[in-house]
Amino acid sequence: MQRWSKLFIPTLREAPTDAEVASHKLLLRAGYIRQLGAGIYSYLPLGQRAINKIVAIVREEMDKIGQEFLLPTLNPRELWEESGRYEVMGDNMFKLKDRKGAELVLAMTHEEVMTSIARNELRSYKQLPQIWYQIQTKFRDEPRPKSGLLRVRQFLMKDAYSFDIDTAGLDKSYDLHDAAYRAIFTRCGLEFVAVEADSGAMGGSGSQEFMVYTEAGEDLIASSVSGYAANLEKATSQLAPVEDLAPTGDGTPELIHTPGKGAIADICEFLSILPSQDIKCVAFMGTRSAHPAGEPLRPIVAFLRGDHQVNETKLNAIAGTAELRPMLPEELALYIGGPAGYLGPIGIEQVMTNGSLNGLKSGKPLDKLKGVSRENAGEGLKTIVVLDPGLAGRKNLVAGANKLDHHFRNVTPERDFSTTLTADIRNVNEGELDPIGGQPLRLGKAVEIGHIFKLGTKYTESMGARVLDTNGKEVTPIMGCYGIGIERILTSAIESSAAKFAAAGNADQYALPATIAPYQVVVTVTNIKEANLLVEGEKIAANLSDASIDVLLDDRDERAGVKFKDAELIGVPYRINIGKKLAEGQVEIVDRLSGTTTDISLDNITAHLQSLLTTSN
RNA sequence: CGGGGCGUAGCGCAGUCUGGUAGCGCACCUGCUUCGGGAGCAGGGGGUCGGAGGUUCGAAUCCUCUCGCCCCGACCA
Repeated sequence: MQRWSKLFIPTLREAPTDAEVASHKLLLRAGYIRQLGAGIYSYLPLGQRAINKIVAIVREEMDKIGQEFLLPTLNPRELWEESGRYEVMGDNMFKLKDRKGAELVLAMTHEEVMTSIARNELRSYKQLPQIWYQIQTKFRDEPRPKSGLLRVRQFLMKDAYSFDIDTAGLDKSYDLHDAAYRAIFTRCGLEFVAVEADSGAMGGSGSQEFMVYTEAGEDLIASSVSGYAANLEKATSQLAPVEDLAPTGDGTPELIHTPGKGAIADICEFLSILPSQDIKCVAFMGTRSAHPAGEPLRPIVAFLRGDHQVNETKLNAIAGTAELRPMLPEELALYIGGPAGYLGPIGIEQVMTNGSLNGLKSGKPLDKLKGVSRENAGEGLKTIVVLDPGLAGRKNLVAGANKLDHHFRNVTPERDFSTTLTADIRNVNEGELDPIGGQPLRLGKAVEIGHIFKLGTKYTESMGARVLDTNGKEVTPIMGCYGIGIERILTSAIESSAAKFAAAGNADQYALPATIAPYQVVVTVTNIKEANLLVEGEKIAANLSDASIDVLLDDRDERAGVKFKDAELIGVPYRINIGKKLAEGQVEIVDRLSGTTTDISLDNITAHLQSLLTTSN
């Protein structure tokens, strides 16, 4: 049991103006944290207690599958040069020199250190598999720290690394982490989704991000109850069938006069058609990744359903480009042949072939690619034309005619125009059905709380870790890496809770799950000047404490209102009010998660609270 | 790194345009009253006005430089 009167819990009535997101404001107001610099925070006692509870849960679950290490943050520069990441990380890594002038870095993550231990110590398949983890401070010189504890330059991470003799072993280590992570986040009271992530160019065969929906998040994800979840850059959906228009005239493209109907909404109203029966044209100039100076911009034209939006990340991936900007009017005229508002697929000359596109994506120099130069123009390139699958197989669509104030009817893809390729380049929309279970998609911002990743041999290979297999042959162990952002568990719990309170009309309120709250219950003595209230409060708190419940006794000489507000501010999920009803042998138990208040007789308090704590976990 | 904003008491702010020697609310200390939803009254303590330089008889205020923080974007192993 701890007494509030003896503790340092500096709550604030108002949040500093610098705080924008809910968790940042509330963490400051509740006296959990204080800011020391951009992306640098001190944890005050309350914050440290919550962090410790989270760490304890993480440790307990991780100890079931692995072994805990503690690795140095101070790393020699050479170690990072061995893996090639000294260059790759660039300015994101803090760098310093010691008194002799030797160069050191502050570790952003620990693949290098773990791999160096592995290569020095692991010799045989008999020593595998290994799962090694640690819970430790990471340093990253973020270009823009923000949102309180959500993006910082120094933070706690649980990072784990697995070493296996083969991919079957890696699969098993990965699955163990998947299960452990689900157990950890569930115990922390988070509603999370596991998103299939891009395993990237590392040759990895699997990667999942664990996400919590919150407006403060930096990623956009789509998920459904059937278990489908994906980043918006990857998400797809089933499209409900669209009825095509009947052909007019002889069924071939028919030019119609549509003065002043450049916008999709206008043309749809004018012709009494649906946006899904119209072809939207979006035109970009793209630059390649590793863009050589002076390389010309690449024209990219996307066609998709009138009611769909382009996802530029998807389009970049398809086109082999890194950045897009809208085409200028003269570029529209050159590459498509029409004015904005009346752009369409018919009449585009110099469409790039799919084969050249592959060369482009693989990074071949332009002069090695066939058919990419536009001969007549002398400058500029063939146009990449991408058709979204939402238009594939459709017919009799309406499209711009590349002529001011004119459209075509009866436009049928592939029959009437050719494309470089057909590829998914659109954003999914809220409520569309997911591709695996056909359930409605939920779209929203989310924060990443964990990531598991089949890493492969990137580090064991480059840093020379080798073991002997059953045949006495030297092989390279296969690694997995697995991270959890400790503070993000706390912040996302607060964000989620605050959002629920806000939705119910209560601003600036939250309650933490009992498993990670700094205390499980606050015993509020409404008036310590009434001796019997204080005595009974102390007794109740002692009993709860004896029952292994983490209890904070509010024995301060403050008015009841102040104590209620403070107890709510610090996010403790349960409160016991010792007040007037004591005369009738009763106290109130306030359950902030459910918003209910119950009168309980003195001899039932501990049992009642225990049942609340059990069911809420 | 590009764009925008802000630095005045622990927190929230006014004062800056138009120079005259710093103020309000909350918090804090003392006393009295009050005592179940951030109390009332009275008295009190606390500020190199982010920093440096300059203009001026005089600078929180005007000028120059600089540091820091926040937001949007870029970036994010």
